[in-house]
Parts: sequence; C-alpha cells; structure tokens
Amino acid sequence: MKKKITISDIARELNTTASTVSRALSDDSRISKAKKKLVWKKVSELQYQPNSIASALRKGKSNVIGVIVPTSDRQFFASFIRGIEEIVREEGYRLIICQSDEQYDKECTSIDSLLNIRVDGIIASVAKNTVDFSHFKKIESQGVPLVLFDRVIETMNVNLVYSDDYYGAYRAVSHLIEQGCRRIAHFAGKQHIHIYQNRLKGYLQAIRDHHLPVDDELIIETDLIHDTYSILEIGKVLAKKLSEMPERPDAIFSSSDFAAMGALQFFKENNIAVPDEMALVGYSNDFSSSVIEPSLTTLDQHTSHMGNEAARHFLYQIITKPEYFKPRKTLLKPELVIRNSSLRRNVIPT
Amino acid sequence: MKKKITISDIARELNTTASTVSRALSDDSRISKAKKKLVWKKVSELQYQPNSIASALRKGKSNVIGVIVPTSDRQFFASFIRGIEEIVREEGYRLIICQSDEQYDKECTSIDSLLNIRVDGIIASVAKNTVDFSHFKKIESQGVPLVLFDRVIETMNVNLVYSDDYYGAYRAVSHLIEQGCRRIAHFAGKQHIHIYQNRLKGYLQAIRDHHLPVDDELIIETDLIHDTYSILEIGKVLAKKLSEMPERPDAIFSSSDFAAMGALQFFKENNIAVPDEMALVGYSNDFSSSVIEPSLTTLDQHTSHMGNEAARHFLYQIITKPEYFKPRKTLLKPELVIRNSSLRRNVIPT
DNA sequence: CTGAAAGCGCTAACAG
DNA sequence: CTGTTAGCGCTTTCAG
Repeated sequence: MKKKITISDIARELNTTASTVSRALSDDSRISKAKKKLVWKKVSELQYQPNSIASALRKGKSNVIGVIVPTSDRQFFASFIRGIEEIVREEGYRLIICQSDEQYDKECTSIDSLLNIRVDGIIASVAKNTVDFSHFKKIESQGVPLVLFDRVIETMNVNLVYSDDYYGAYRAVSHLIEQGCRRIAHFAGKQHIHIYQNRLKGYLQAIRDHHLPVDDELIIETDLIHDTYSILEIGKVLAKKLSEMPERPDAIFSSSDFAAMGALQFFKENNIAVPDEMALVGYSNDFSSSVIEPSLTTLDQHTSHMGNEAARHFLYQIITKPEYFKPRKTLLKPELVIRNSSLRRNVIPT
Repeated sequence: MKKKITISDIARELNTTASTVSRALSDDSRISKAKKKLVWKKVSELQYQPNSIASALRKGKSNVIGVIVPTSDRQFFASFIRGIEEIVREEGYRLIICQSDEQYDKECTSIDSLLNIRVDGIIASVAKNTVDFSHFKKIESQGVPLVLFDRVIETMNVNLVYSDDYYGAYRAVSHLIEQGCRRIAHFAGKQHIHIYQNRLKGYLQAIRDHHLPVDDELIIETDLIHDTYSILEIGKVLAKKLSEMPERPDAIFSSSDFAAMGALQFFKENNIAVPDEMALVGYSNDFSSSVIEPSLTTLDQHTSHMGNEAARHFLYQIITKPEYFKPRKTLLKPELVIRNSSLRRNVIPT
C-alpha cells in the first residue's frame, strides 16, 4: 500500500499551507491564478487523489445518494437506477445501491448502513413483505431526504414517485373488452402491496363500467414476486387452472409479464389459440414480452423517467430550506403497448 | 436537519469517555458487560447512528467496494453484481455501483470518484471502446485491490475473472456441426474486444477441426454492444444479408443473444425454417432466449458465479500481505444450453 | 491574497 | 477495566 499523498504534502512542496492548497483546489476566488497553476501542476505530478472521506466528514456532506431496490436484476429497477443517475451525476452525486432481496431485515440493515455513511439522501422501493415502516421513519427523523418509488408507503409524508396502476389496469381491461373479451381473468399480486391493490381496483372498475359481471373465481391472488423463471411456472399453473374451468375465461389481465408469458406458453402447448380464444395482457413491458410469440401486450411504466423524477424530487428537497419544504408526489401514467397477444383483428404470424 | 448525536454525547450522559463508548460499541473484550449494557441502552435511547465516515477516515478503511459496469440493465451485469454482494455482504462490505455507459471518460471519472472515497477495492469490466488503460493502472499504483471481470485486460497483472469464450464458441459450433450444419455463419463482435476475439477463434478452430472450409464471407464483424432493441434490429439486417447469399448458410453462431433473436425473427417472417434450414446459437442465456420461439440455444456464463469468484479474489487480496500477494486468474467454462433453435432432430412446437 | 488554528467523529496507542 | 491524548485529511473561520 503506497503512502497516500495529502494536501499538506502538496503544501510543503510548494512552501505554502494546506489551507491555500485546499482553496486552490476548490477554485476559491481569493487565490491568485499563478498559485492555482502551481497547485494543479503539483497535484498531477504527485498523483494526488483528494480524500472525499475527510472532506465529507468536515463538510457533513457525502455527495452520495443511497438507492434501495428489492432486486437489481430486473429491467424495471435497473432502468430506474439509470434514470436517477442521468439526473444526479451532473450535480456531482454518486449512487450507492443496496438490494433488499425483498427481505425486511436486509432492508433495515441497508438503511442503517446508508445512514451510517451519511448519505445525502435515500431513494427506495419497499420490499414485498415489509409491513412495519419504522425504519423508513428513522430516515426522516434523521433529517435525511427520502423519496419512495413504485412500491410506496402512501401514508408517509415524503416524496413519492409512482405509476398509476389503477389507470394502467383500467386501460388494459378496457382494451380487452374492446377486443370482444367478456370473461376476463386477473392474475392479481398479493393485496397487501399497494400497486397490486390498485391494479385490482382498476380491473374491477373497468369490468363494472362496461356492465360485465364480476366473477370472483376469475381473480387469482398469488405472490408475483419471485425470480423470473418461477413466476413463469406460476403462470403456467394458473393458466391450467383457468383452462379447466367449466366456463373458460376468454382473456387474462396479469399483473406480471412473466406470469402472462407462462400462461401464454401453457396455452400454446395446449392448443388454445391466443388471442382468439384467450387474449392476454401483462404488466411492465419487459424486453422478453416483445420477443415471445405472439408478442405480449403490456403496460410500459417508463421506468427511467420515474428514476428521473425521483432524482429531481431529491434535488428539490436538497435545495429547499426544511421549513419551506413540502413533499411532492408524482403519479405517472403507464402506457398500454398493444401487441399480438390481445389483438384479435390481427393475423398472428407464426 | 436534526443535530446528529455522537459517541461523546453518549459518553457524557453516562459519565464516561468517548473511548470507552467506542470500545463498548466494537464489543472490545476489555469492557465490562455491565458498561456495555448501559452503552447499548443509551444508543437506542438517543437513536445514535454511528458515523462511518469518521470511522473510515480514522481507520483508513471504508468497507466499500466499487463496482464499475458498462451498464447495469443487462441481466449479465445485474446478476454478476448480485454474485459479488452475496459473498462480501457478510464480511461487512457494501457495494457502490458505477455505470460507465460504455464510455471511456465516464469510466475515468468513475475510477476517480471511487478512489476519492477511498474504496477498499474495485471490481470492473471495461467499457467497449476503452483502449488506453492508464486509469486502471492508477488503481493499482494507489495500492487499491483491483479485479477485472469478463472484459478483462489480459496484459495487466491483476485478478481476473472471465469466461472461457474460446471454449464456449468451440462448443457451440461443434454442436451445430453435430446437428448436420455445414455452412455456419458467425456474428462476431468488434475484434478489439477480447471476448469477441476469442469467440471468433473458437469458431474458426471448431470449423477447422471438423475439416470444414472457412468462408470469410460468413464472418460478420459488427458492434454488438448497444441497447437491446437496436441489437435485435442489427440481427435482422444481418440475417437478411445472409439469406440473400447465393450459397445460403445453414446456421449462425451469434456472439449476442439479441442479434440471434433478431435473426430468428427475420427468418420466421420470411419462412426460413429454424432450425431445419437455419440453426441458431446465441450467447449469454438472457431470459428472453428461453421464451422466444423456437427457444434459442445459447451459452450460459454462470454470471452470478463469476461475481462470487470476483468477490473471493478481492477478499483474498485483502487478507494477503502485499509482499506475498500474487494475482489470481479464474477462467470459467460456459455451458451450452441446448434448445430448439439448433436441435434438428426435435419437432419444433408451434 | 495567504496563514494559523480549530475541529468534523471516531479510534488507538499509551498509561494507569 | 477505563481515561487521556493525539490525529486521520480536509475545510473554514479568523486574523493579517
């Protein structure tokens, strides 16, 4: 381990003091151009690396934002993160990403570590079975800006960025009805999670608004948060169940792309024509939904845009005096991407 | 912003000193059980958050590892990161993830920031058009442990974790030949990138070992690093080109899953039967490759295992005295996942 | 325009 | 078992 060279090393070589060097480095107006030149020269000569730990300690500001996601290996969260980065990078912030792996206790320890390293803010989506929110309250009480996204806690008075799941579901189901579907099943996620609740509500409302009967048998609540391949299997199992009903439904609105794709695979294997006998709509617009055949109609949540918004909320809170600050909520409209799995008029290419 | 409470606040309230509290918190054996109890109680009472910035400054150790990836929204990198996390989390390390977005200058600034915050190590995959490596040399010269993965720099004497691309390609092409293919095209990535070079070599060797002629026309070098949807398009264009050849090839080994899928889509649209008229093998085992139809044969690189290895290399370097340390290189064998796009004996399900 | 000095919060000799 | 002291590297008054 090389000896790290510091600001005072530079000062010594230049027969000046640490404070002068510090000021030169931060381009302070009170330092002469000449001196700055000298300092810069020495800096590169000695390969000086500023120590932001020391600076952070002194300034009480770390210039890092903590991001907590349930998992980073989903396109959804990955592009969300990218969306944050786009915005904050030019303001000089770095991200530190923590994965809760959908576990409450990992979520807690993540928050603790982030608080320990004195992040300037936290952007988070809550884990699937988190029901107690005291750890999030703690962030607030430490005076650290917090923005929640997607799986938000609506009762908390913090910045929120989320997608209008009610609207998305309503839009999806209306589309299916327009396509002539009359018995529409719904793969619903666990109802303690807000987004799934709202999607169910949207589904119900659309059915009712079109004067169709609601059949509880067609609403299947299941845990849609697992690794991709497992959800695919879940989709297959549910599809089988639906296909064996005496009065088989003619469409499924699934709260997960992957469950929809699993169902689609089941139907293909069992010669149930999609979309003609069974139309399908998924949720999230994962890349694979564009590639499966027939391609899957789904809802795009403009995730990287969500990330942008979350970042802006953070920046806004940072520049606002606490006494004037009011949390902002952004609700983004998802967009229905219509593909072949629901387009009855279309010929399905094989 | 609440006043942050410190170790000395606790000390004061307990009529003791900061050092005692510090020791109690680190569970030092020299502190009495009773005192520790008291300290712990106060800690939770006052909602004390340890300041790891201060601790890091003092100890010269941050307990964070910097990870630099070209992009995090690819399954490949996402699961790699997850693989690192699995291993280092229990050793108390956090990750800070930087995306170079395949840009040389972002890569440089990422390295600088990481060095500035005094990370304990850096794990990186190099950006697609990075040709100058001085920024990586700098990491070494600062005495910071470095491990390179996937797109490594073989000439650097650091820890390396990569996949045996030569083997993967050889295996893929041999498989195609076994399936009866005789004119096998290759979508090659840009040849200044090592992994693509090795895949081309593996392709060539397999062809030669089976006494087939090498036809340069069938080897198409193209930039395979873009966003997913673009590569799909590239695949379509290349497929068209191949399909118009007087002597049409009967198989493609693509260095990218997405290009292979694009080609597959083109062939389906143009009634060229896959795999019977045209067999396909991709690379990376992206989820979508299992879902497209016919499902795509591809090479799985066991990415999260790569992440595990990278993490272990880092930990090994950390515990080894610099004078005894020798960089380790791990070359992992990819696994051919045989699916329908190359299995001629199989019936293709529609 | 520059320097001296104090201190961010914690840890680790060293001393008792 | 506990306290004293110094200092990690930087920033920032305050003083000139």
